[in-house]
Amino acid sequence: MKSSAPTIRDVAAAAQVSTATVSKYINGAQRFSPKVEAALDVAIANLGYKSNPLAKSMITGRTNTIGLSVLDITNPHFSSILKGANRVAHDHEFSVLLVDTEETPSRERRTLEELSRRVDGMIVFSRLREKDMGWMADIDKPLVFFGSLNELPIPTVASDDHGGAFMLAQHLRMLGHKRIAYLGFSKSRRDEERLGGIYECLNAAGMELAVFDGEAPSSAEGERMCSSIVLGASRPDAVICYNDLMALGFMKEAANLGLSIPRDLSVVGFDNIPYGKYVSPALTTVDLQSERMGATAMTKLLAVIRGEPVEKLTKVAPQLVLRASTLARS
Amino acid sequence: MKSSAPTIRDVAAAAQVSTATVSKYINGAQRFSPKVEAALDVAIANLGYKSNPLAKSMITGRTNTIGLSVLDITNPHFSSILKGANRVAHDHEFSVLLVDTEETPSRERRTLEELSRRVDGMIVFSRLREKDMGWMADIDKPLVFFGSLNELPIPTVASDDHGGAFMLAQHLRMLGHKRIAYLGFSKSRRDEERLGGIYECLNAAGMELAVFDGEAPSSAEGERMCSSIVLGASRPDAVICYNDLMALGFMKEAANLGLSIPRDLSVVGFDNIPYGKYVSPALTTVDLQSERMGATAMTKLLAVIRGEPVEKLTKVAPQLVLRASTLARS
DNA sequence: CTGTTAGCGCATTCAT
DNA sequence: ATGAATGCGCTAACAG
Repeated sequence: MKSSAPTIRDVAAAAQVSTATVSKYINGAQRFSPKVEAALDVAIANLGYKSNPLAKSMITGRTNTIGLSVLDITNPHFSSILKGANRVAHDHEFSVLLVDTEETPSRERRTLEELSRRVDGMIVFSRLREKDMGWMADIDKPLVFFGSLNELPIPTVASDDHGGAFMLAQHLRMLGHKRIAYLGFSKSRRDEERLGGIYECLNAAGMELAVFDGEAPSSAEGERMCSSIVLGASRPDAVICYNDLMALGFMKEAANLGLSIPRDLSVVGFDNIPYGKYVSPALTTVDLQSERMGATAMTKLLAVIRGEPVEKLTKVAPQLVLRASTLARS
Repeated sequence: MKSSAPTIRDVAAAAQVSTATVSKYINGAQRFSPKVEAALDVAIANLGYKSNPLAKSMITGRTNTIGLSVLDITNPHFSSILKGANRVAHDHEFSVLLVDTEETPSRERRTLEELSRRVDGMIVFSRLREKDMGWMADIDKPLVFFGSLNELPIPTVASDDHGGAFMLAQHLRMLGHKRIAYLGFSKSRRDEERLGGIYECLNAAGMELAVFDGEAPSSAEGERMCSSIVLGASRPDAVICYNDLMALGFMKEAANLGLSIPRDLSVVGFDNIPYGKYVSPALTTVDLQSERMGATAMTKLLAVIRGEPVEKLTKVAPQLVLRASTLARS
């Protein structure tokens, strides 16, 4: 009785063949004579042989693992991305090694550089500005990035944040809102895109925008910022939040402060997380197709790994989801 | 200029030492004369040498990676568990390889057996019954399981579902509810524990319990089941849902059906997901301490890996979170 | 079809 | 304090 796990050599000995034969057989790289294959089957079954993936990876250089780096896995936007990415990976016999950077850009570089040695490719969501990301292009592994990139030669998957924001602003404008505010999160690279979309719409109509900046893209921050927005000298009649999480917190606190949404104030967000549907009033938002983005990114990355050509930028179209948190002004 | 990544041999050559010296130095296994160490530092910096983790893992047998298997990563309960587990892992320089079984027990075995070869240990959340889990104990890797186990010699981390359920039932009883219903999810191993806790409380008070069984632990299923519960011949005055997700769906549909919560009906759930706080009325629930459970499980697993003795069962105490979805009956 | 040989990059005796 | 030699488990030519 061997103490440690059986190796390819044990199988070879038991089946009276060479290790090369065993290797080729278990990898389906080649067919053999019936008697050899039968002997192999028996030996493998008897010994309970399982290929050692580490040894295999070392030699082939492939780990069948994809690294996925997100900013906060408890944010439903990211869990959905992970869901989509994981599903595609699983369908192709790949595993996902998760990295949660917890909104801490400082450690991203070291983490990802280390990660890159253990995976066949990476999908990255980052708070870094493009100019601080040069090292990413130097990582010698296929990479797909979430968000658009101007210079860096890295394939990306991006939602149309500008367009989505435009839709939201347009929707509010058509509903007759006059004083629109934006509760943003300037640390995010997407914040300016959203801001740009809103401005494009409002400027065309000669409308102003009151801009507030949050410290975190969270519901707690939405709550915290609420009073300074709605209790100011000129209360907005609509607030666009950086994301649904902030919108949820904002709405709750607004209600606390005695405001009725959407009567006193319309509120909208981004992402279409599943929970915007269960609050009252239900949250109008822009569906950024998180799960699909995750799946798309993984599909794209696997293509890169296979050496297939891919588009530099894949855009995923957002979709306005109309719910009760917006109401026409008289 | 070398084409592929520098190896320990390149460093050895550049620093005029042996590979053994390099290996010992980079692993801090031994100190060397100042000139040697200096030469090594220079060579490593010049070449940009990085240790190949795969080769290292193959030889040491350690990957510094932990496998975490959950049922559905988009369920906030599980993202929180992942959050906690990941944080502890990260603090100890471990990575997390995620498996999302998507509520499909059939593929669990193969997935986990494969996973076990790539990691130093695993943390598993499973829908399998203990009698179908024997193979888990045979996996030759440290393992921590979520939920309690009677026979299997696997260390576990469990919430006190029975106790939590008792608290919920007791709370409703003290509020004066007379007709309590349970919207469960019998596929889960925790369902019977929760049911048991409820029964223990209600039986002592001579009260009945109307039991309904959902097909999935999701908000959509909560919505779907709602009408058959509240539009029956005898409408309950309180509903305990298997988890917060179901409760959220249930509450929404109940409102659709014209019922006012908590006036017509109290509703409670399990988990204390962050979103129960933002619905109206806010959801009374039992906080199962998801994030802490994840952290606890990871801490425990790392202890097992280090060869330290651990308790077989670690219980995490639940906590009732009182919110507006429950109201005293007159 | 099947076997021989030669490493992959590294850690680990066991010498010196 | 340092190095030579060995092998982890496997795949990849190349030979026959």
